[in-house]
Formats: sequence, structure tokens, C-alpha cells
Amino acid sequence: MAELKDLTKRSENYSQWYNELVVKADLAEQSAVRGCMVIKPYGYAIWEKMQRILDDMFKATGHSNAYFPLLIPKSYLSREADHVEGFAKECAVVTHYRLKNSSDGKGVVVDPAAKLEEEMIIRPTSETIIWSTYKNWIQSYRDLPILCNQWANVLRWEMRTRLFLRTAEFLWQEGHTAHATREEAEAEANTMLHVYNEFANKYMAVPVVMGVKSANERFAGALETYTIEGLMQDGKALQCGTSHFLGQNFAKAFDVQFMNKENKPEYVWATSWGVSTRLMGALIMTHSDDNGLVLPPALAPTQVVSVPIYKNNEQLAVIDSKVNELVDELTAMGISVKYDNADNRRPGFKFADYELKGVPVRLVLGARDIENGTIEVMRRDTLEKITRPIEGISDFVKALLDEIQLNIYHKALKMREESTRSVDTYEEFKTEIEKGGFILAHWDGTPETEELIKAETKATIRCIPLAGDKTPGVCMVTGKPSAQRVLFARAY
RNA sequence: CGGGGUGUAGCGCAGUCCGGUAGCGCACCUGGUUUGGGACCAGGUGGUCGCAGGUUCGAAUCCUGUCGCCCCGACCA
Repeated sequence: MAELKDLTKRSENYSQWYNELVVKADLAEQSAVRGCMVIKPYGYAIWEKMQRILDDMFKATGHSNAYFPLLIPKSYLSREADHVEGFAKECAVVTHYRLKNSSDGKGVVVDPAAKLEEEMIIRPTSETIIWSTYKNWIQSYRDLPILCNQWANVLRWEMRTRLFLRTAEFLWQEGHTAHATREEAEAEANTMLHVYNEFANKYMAVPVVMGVKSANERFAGALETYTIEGLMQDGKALQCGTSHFLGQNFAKAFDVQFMNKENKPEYVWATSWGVSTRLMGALIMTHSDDNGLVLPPALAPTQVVSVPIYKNNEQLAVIDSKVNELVDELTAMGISVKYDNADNRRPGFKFADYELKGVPVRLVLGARDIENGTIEVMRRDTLEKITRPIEGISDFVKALLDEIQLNIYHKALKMREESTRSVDTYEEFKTEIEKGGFILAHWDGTPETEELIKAETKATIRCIPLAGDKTPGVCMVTGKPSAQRVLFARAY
């Protein structure tokens, strides 16, 4: 049972609030292993729901799951120049395959005789191992497309870590597809961006902006990186998912050619795309409040919790039978419901605990309600309590869950819209960026200008939005022409 | 790798300046009364004070060394 001390207020120290919430809501904790995280059962249950929905969406768009090795020979990583440069600084390396007893009799040491001829990298991402494999799978245009996804863990040796947002090891899915034409690969990258967009908006209730990354922020080895960007409650942006058009870079690096319909050899076109347990961070930082987690009904492991209030066993027996009926009804409607009649916690404790855990709806039934034929309904998003006739309560709860899902989305969307503004001068930009949020501004399209802005303000271009205002203008820094406004923010 | 903190019960901390029987809150256990928003009363369990030396009659406290962790920065999804 979680310890139910009050959380730090969000407004006082957002980072501290976030960390406490993750730990106290029983989602995850820091492991003793450097930079790594233990995802606890409650947190994992949410991740599993995300996985299941995403997996269905991938299948619906024609993809299949597969699995590739954790270890990547060092030479593979260096085949693609940009790729190795992007990841080299954060790779864990396996150099030996055996331990032996220490000569002083205490513990074990690495056996120097067991040095690997070629070191292995623990995958930071799987493009290289997968493309070395795809080489053997592809001879003809008839072998294409290959549409694979894998659910896996990856390791990036980060300097500083934060639960869910940046951990050394993290869980994710990575899709890796191979196509016969450029158009098809570009369409695939675009399709998956939209899958992520739908998932974030519809299921996570996290409004995101779809866009293209600038060259500086592009994935190492990609020709184009598409992204969904969210805005957290503290005004910082969070990259929630990316989809990359890789062109023929990896096909060339791993010499993956196929015979096209004209019987001519051609390099394969590629995409990769991924979302990670970082989405858990996005979920937490978008909706939660000072009472704890607020979960969208679509992802809440428990959507409804029922708590009885009674003075003696006779009363409890009556309430039990009434609630059990209700539980059956709700379960039959596909709603996950928990009846907590454990008598080792008092009602007030349970209320606070389920609020901390973000359960969307709470039903309270007491002797008073039994007499009146009523039940108390509390919704987590607004914390409003109402007492209603118990008759027809299942339908009411089902509708309420849908309403909560929409309400938290609109609340987050409203917050984002209020935190998004356009500026035209660099001076104004410098003032506004201090207040947090998204800023739309003109940029001349050069990496140099972007770097200057980053160095002076810590703000980066989150993306060049796909939708919205496409009016040209002039760069706020250099005065050179700009095709459209781009989205700036300080980011996690 | 730089700058700043910190290490005392499962967790959060006081005690360290000025050496003298190791404490508080939470959690946990037992019994009772309670139960419509984080219960109360009584009793109880639990700590080689990060580690190693030194000074002293006596060290959580002073000295020396060492290790770990946290925060800020560089790096980054």
C-alpha cells in the first residue's frame, strides 16, 4: 500500500511533484542499477493497455510483430555514418563473455581470456541489426514491402535520467519497414505518424502537434523525421513519438538491393518509427493534479472503483449483494470495475488512495443509499460528487467515462492553445520563451540560426507543423525569408 | 568531468557546532473503540549512526582517508 502523504504542489516544484507522483501512485521507482527504472505492476498495467491498443493499430495497418537480437556487432553500427555519430556517445559495450573466481577468493572478475574478438553493442535502436537481417530477406520486388514491428527494450547511456522521461533502459516498440518505392516509404512514414497522432489524442487524451523535425533535430540516419509534440503542464514540450523516412541510407549501408519489375537492381526504401514508455510520462504530466494521477478511462486499468460504507456486517452484506449486481452489470458492458470492501482501510483512506491512482469514477454505497435507493458518483477529472438513483446507474457510468475521456482531452487542448502564441521579433521571443509554452515564429531554415536560438534561449524547434498557418514571412533573427512559422519551445 | 549538498530504524528526519545511556514522525505488530474524506486510545517490535583508520576514560558528534547517493551544468528521446 502506498504511503499517502500529501504530494508537493505542482506549482511549487513541478519536477519534485512529478517524481513523487510517479513513486506514490505506485507506477515506478528508481532502481539501484544506474539510470534504470523499475516499472511497478500498476504502472505496467497502464503500459500494457497502451501496448495492446497500439498493437491493434499496427496490425490494422498491415504490420506484423517480430523480434531481433539485443546485441549488435560493433561494426554494424558504424556502417551508416550519421547513425553511428548520433549514437556512439551513449552505447554500452559488451567486451567479454565469461567471468571467473577472483584470485583473492572474493567474488568474481572478468576473465581476460574471454575477450570477444568483436565487441557487441547493446542496442540503442535496431536499424542496423534489422537491416543486416533484411538483406537476406529481400531479393525481388515480390519480397516487398516488409512491415515489421518489434516490442523491445533498448539502452542508451544517458548522463542524467528521469523516471519514464529519460531512463538508461526503456521499453518501446520500433517499426522497421522496407519498400520498393520512395513514394510508398514516404506514405508509410506518414501513415504511422497519423497512427501515433490518433493514439495520443483519442486514447491518451493528450493533444499533440504533428510536424516535421528540422535538420538539427532529425533522427541520426534519416532523411526526414516526423514527430508528435505534446505540451506539458509546466510549459515544456515533450516529443511523444517519431516516424522516420530513412530513404535508401540503410539499404546502401547494408547493401540491400532488389530486382524491380524492369529487372534492374535498386536499393530498398526504408522507414522506422517508435514510441516508448516515455508516453507514460506524457500521460502523467498532461492530466494529473495536486491530488495525484488523472487517467483517461481508455487507459485506466481500473475504470470504476466502488467503496462500501457500513457500520456492521449486516449492513455490509446488504451493500455487498447490491454492489456485486452492479459489478456484473458494468463488467458485462466492458467496463473494468473494482469493488473494494476490504475492512482494513477506512473509506476516507480509500478515497484518497484511488484519487492518487487516478481511477476515473468512484461509486460509494452506504446504508443511507440503500434506504434511499441512491448511490454517490464521483468523477476524478473534476472531483465532483453527485448522488443519483441507483436505477440505471450503469448506463450513467458508461456515459460518464466517455465524457471524462473527452473532458480531459479538451482541458489539455485548451491549456495548449492558451500557451501557444505567435511572435514576430527575437526580442519578444526571448521574453515569451521564459513564460513557457509553444511559440510560433518565422525561421530562415538554417541550422546556424536554430543553434543560435538554442544557445541563447535554450529553446529548440519542436517541429515544422503540418497543419495550420502556412503564410510566409521573414526570420525573426536574420530577417531572411521564411516559408512558414515553426513551433519553438523548451523541451524535456 | 566541474559546482553544491547529503549519508542516523522500511520511509522521512532531529541530534553533530559545544564528545557522556540513539531520539521523533510515518509505517509495522497486539488489543479495544471506530467507519459518509487520509481514525483514535493503550501497549509493543525494529538502528554495528555509509565504510576504514586515528584522538580520547568515552565518538553519531572531533581528525584523516574512502565509498555511495541527490541536485545544478556539459550530453540526450
